[in-house]
Amino acid sequence: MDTPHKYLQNKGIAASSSFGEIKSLLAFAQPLFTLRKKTTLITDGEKFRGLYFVHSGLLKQSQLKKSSENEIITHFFFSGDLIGLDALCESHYCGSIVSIETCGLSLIKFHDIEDLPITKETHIKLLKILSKSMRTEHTRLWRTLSQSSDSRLAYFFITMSHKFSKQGYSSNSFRLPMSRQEIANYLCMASETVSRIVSRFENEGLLAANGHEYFILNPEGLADIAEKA
Amino acid sequence: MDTPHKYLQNKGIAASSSFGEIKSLLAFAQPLFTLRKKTTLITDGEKFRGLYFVHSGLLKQSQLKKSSENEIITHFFFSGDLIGLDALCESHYCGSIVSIETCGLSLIKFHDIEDLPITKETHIKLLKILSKSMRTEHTRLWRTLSQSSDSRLAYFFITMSHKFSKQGYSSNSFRLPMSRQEIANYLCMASETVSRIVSRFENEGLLAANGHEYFILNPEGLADIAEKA
DNA sequence: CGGTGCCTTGAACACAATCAAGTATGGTGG
DNA sequence: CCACCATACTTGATTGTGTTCAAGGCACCG
Repeated sequence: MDTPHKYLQNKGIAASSSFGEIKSLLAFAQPLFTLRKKTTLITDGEKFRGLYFVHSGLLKQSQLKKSSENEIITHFFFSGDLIGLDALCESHYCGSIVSIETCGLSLIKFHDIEDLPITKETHIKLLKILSKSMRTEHTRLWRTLSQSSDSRLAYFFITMSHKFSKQGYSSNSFRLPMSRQEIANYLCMASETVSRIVSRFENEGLLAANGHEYFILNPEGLADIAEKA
Repeated sequence: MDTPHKYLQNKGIAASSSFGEIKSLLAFAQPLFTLRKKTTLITDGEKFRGLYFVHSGLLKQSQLKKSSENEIITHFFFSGDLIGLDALCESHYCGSIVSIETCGLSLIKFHDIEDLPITKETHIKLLKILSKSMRTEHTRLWRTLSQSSDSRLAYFFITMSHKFSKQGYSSNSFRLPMSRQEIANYLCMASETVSRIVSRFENEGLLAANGHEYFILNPEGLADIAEKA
């Protein structure tokens, strides 16, 4: 299939990895460059030209919904993530990728994975990362599909918390550069719903939010909500 | 709404293929055996012992929801499908697999894909089937997530229609052995909703249903509903 | 100050789940 | 073959969650 004109056709597999896992790949990366906030890196259906490694910043991958200006955000790319893994086996990127804040990126340029003089081990590692990412994303979709809004949002905060924790930052106090609207689009709900639930979570003493700064006050409480419907 | 588990963790990637694609694998298949209807083939978490090829019949892969006897059906396996691809990279099956009607199956027995003396081409073909299945399933999840019940069900019938058509059967008249409840569980909705929508589709002249027999009367009309939100 | 964009909050609505009968259907034993 | 029961399906009424529509607040920036 060529271009995903049927807008739900190629969904953009969430594809992230840790720095350690792909350092052999990074040897082929071109120099770091800066992408200003709200700038398009990749437009939907563009020809594959390589993977991007995110050194810093945050980007979103999204699909436009037909018949509405609403977007579906299929993935956020944090620093340490690889962009474009979902296009590896295809010849085109899927979904547009836009920076949310200023980003530092480097391109690992190639048109076919065969072109890279990497070892078989790296190749396999890449496939495993891809496979794992697909599973992770699959799990996320199932959660989003079958849980209440409360659970989804609670799970979102827990996931973010884990993410920062794994990178050595505080797991209970972090900044999320994306807007409420973008969180909503990621979780398939209305931004008003996100607002309301965040307010409720605050009243219940689960977390505190100040603009884009979030403080998790009761991780166990959040986990409970994330696990129950 | 009730609760999915933490073992919504490994979701069972939908994994099907066409006969032609895997005939080299089938050389390793053990003799065909029969599984009576409503019989468990695989229980959740069981150790991987190989792939099953479905010669005839229909099976479902499902996860049990915590705190309710409701199941989430993650996949239907029709004749021609391979069961267990989602466990290939793991050591355990995920989700239980139960026959819906009497099935003819054969086991392609192995514990590790390396054990099979298959060619590299077959190996790659297998990976591609897996990758494609994951994508297909991913698309399905997105659709289920972001579309109305009407669209989901319309899309379901269209998918079934395509499936039968590809196998050389009529695309507009077919029998679906699964119950309304099972269709509902597959599409993440209540069985009453399935009933109501089928009735409505019948009133609108889109299809006719008689028990498990379905006749698609207006494919374009169904496609319209499937495509709009 | 007066924008503009983002967020919050309220009210009304809609869709689908749940609860509750009631109606076919199919299998079993007499 | 029929009577019976269990199960599946349909249909209606009610409820609840989350969306949509609408208005107001707050902060950042000229």
